[in-house]
Amino acid sequence: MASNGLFAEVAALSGDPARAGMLHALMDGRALTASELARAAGITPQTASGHLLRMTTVGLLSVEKQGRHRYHRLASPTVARMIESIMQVAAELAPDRKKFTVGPRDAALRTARTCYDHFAGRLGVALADALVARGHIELSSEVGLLTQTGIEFLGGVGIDIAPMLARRTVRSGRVLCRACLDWSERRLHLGGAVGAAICSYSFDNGWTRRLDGTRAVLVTPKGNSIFREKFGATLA
Amino acid sequence: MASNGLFAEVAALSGDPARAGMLHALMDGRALTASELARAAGITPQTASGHLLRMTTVGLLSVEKQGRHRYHRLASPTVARMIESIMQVAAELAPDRKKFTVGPRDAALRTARTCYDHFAGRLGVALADALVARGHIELSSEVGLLTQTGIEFLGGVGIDIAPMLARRTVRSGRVLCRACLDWSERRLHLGGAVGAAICSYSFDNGWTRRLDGTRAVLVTPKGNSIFREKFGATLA
DNA sequence: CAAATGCTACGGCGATGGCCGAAGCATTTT
DNA sequence: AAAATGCTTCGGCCATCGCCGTAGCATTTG
Repeated sequence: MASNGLFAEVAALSGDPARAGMLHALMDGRALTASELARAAGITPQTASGHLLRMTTVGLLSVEKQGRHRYHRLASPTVARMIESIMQVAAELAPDRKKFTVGPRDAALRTARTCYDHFAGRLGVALADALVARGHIELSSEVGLLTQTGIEFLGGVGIDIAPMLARRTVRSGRVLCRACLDWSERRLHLGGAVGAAICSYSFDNGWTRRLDGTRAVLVTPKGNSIFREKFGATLA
Repeated sequence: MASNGLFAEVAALSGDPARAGMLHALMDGRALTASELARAAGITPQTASGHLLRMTTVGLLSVEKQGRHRYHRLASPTVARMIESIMQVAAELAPDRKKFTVGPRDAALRTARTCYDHFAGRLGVALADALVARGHIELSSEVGLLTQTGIEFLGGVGIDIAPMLARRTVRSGRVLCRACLDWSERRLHLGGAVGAAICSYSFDNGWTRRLDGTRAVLVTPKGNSIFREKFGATLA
């Protein structure tokens, strides 16, 4: 197993507090500038630059320069899943820090945010719950199924899952998706290709918007009524 | 997110070359002594002892003392999945090290071994392929489904999946399981509860045996014929 | 009981690496 | 052209940590 060295390198790269903060900040799937990541990690831009260089050369991050900015993002969904699985272990090992002392800024995050490429927070959980309640999705601890009625339902609201059929994640009329357990709600929400499709469609059609530069997500009035009336999701 | 510190600690713990070697050695699901782990990591027992202490106090490993030995194992399936996901990233980032220069020792591992709690190597892939070919299992990139005929088939060979029904990993007559991509074959094999059930049943009924102290698995003649005739799996 | 085995605490060495200040390059703005 | 902004490189400081040799405790074996 020659890849053992790479394993250690990847894990060590994720294991530094500053870099971990950056990866965590990137977990909403957006691309952030070096300065933003430096601020997120609580270090100076010089130090951040070094970290970013290392993570990009190894391949954890990908860069895209745009003017005098350099936008960094997670290199692949595989990396996102790895971070998620480390978070999972950390959550499991955490004694019982149920009390997340959250400020007003965090309140917005708990309401609705993105988790790499899908919705998390109360919005994500509410949508997942509603889809499960109506029999459109069947969720287990690690994985989900989009039922036949679910396929039809999503098609009815305009979300076409045909591309997923093409990518062969479909078997016998069902689409497989992923369940994602997040730190704030401790509840399952909808990830995978289906979750990503719902998320991107919501942004494209004005159901949701980004809040300025944060990873928090705002549900527009239009989206609110659609989520409530069509999906049957109550956002509390 | 107060658990950010724990995240970094967990990742850093996995990121040291010596500790990574130990974790890798424990990925077959067995419990190993401190000396064995020291040898696996290529370090002295004193150094290994320190590493093991750190990993157990944080909670990555669990210990069980037995006589003058101390047996260490991965603390939970969550930890195993985390390691697997890091391996996944490492494999994705590996340039194209297709040529695993393997010795005779590794050849046995490539033939059949355990991957935490299920079969991997050519045996694992062959079983998964056979089950898929006969419509007993439907595998996608991340996840698998045990079909109704699959449930009946496994019941026919003596493997009862009733306990999984109780644990609510079942929906509408199907059992969800996990697809696992391993480093040697680069092919999907069967993990999750179903894979674990097949694996443990095989050991209990003499279809497979451990090779002395290695993680390699030997398929007995009895197991060979059962795998070939009942499962339809060709072990090449 | 003595010897051997498995494992663990202690102490010191050495290297790795994270951090920032200062300086430099590239791009945008005025 | 000059100033401002974003980012990077360089150099040096410092803490952390992996490593092993020595020594010590617990258990098993002779």
